[in-house]
Amino acid sequence: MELEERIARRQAGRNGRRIIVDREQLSPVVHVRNPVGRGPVFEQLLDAVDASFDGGVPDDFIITGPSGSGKSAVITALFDALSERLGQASNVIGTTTRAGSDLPVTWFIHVDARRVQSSFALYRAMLSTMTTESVPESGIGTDELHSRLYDELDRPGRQIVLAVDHYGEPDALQFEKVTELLEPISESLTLVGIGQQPPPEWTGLTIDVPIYRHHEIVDLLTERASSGLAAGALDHTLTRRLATWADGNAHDALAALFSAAVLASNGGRERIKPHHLDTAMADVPDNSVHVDRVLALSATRQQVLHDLISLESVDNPIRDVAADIAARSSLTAGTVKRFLYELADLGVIERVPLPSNGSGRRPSTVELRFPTIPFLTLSPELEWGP
DNA sequence: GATCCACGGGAATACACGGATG
DNA sequence: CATCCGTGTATTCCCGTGGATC
Repeated sequence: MELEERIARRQAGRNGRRIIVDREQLSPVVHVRNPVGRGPVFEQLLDAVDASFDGGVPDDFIITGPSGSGKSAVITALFDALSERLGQASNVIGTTTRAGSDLPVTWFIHVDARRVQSSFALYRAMLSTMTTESVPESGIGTDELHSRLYDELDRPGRQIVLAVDHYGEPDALQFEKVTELLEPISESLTLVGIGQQPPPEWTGLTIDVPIYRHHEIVDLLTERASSGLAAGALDHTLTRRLATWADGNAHDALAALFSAAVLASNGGRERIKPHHLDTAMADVPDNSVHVDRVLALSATRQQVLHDLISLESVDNPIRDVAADIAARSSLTAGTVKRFLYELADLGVIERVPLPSNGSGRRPSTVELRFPTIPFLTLSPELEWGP
């Protein structure tokens, strides 16, 4: 960050009396350019893609690590940097080449398996990165997209390093599926999988990202707070408390920091108070689902979750919960009920058995498995009042 | 007109319980 | 006593439809 920018932010923080200066810098679903404390991992990653520096095709490899260890942050930062150095951008700048020229190119493409779930979507995502012209969202067949992809690659010196992020999650595109879909171009392709576990029967290179240590989480929080919050809004004691609570999980730490800032802001405060932090941490469940997974759901599912959060009555059977939600939306109770089962299947909410109510199969209710404050704040559908 | 894919209703199936049956 | 059966409910699965895009 430039010095002028830092000064401007501090000034804004004072003048506007706003605690949140830059929401993007604070958001748990946004990755910053330089992840803290990941030097050794970057070295391993650079070794793995070393062949690219000579115009070669590196072997496939995968990146594993527990939730909140910064896998996505690392790959995002790496690919951004590599694209600038070796990717199309640097080759095109300063030349008058148009798309379709024969210059050697290595594309570093990052696809999010949470949002890219079909073969059509995969080809489209890849082509969108590779070409300057826009790629149709529909109206053409999957085969057509596939041959366009093939054509782009079918020139000397052209190759792709494709990162498939979050491949192991339910409802996400599977790594094996990507391998299968891209088999015809595997000669020019390096696949990089990012997930919590290696794909079944994986024997290739695996780079493991360890969880953050306590002081790294402190650094990470301090860094985010310094660029996202007004000066002095978060004191160091609270930062340390938050880091201890997060126990190495950067997602949980950032989700709670974000929530605490939102609460303080909504309360008209200029500093985060201990009770803001308490509420924020309580809003993040144990083994929380990543907020971004929830934000990747379709609009109707998110709407149902909005309504579910706003229901006061808890511990009602799913049938009743569905009826309550249906009453405030245009969906029928049957459909809402199906959505709830579906969301439970994805792990976004959890079914909890209820005591038997007489005859028939035992009912269950549902509990939220993700931080609601970041979801309500970041979901495009609705605004969250103070 | 072709294509993708989200939507949404409802059919099919699984399960829990109590009472009947041998 | 063990097993079967009927009933009511919970849960899963399927597939036609239509909006959006080209």
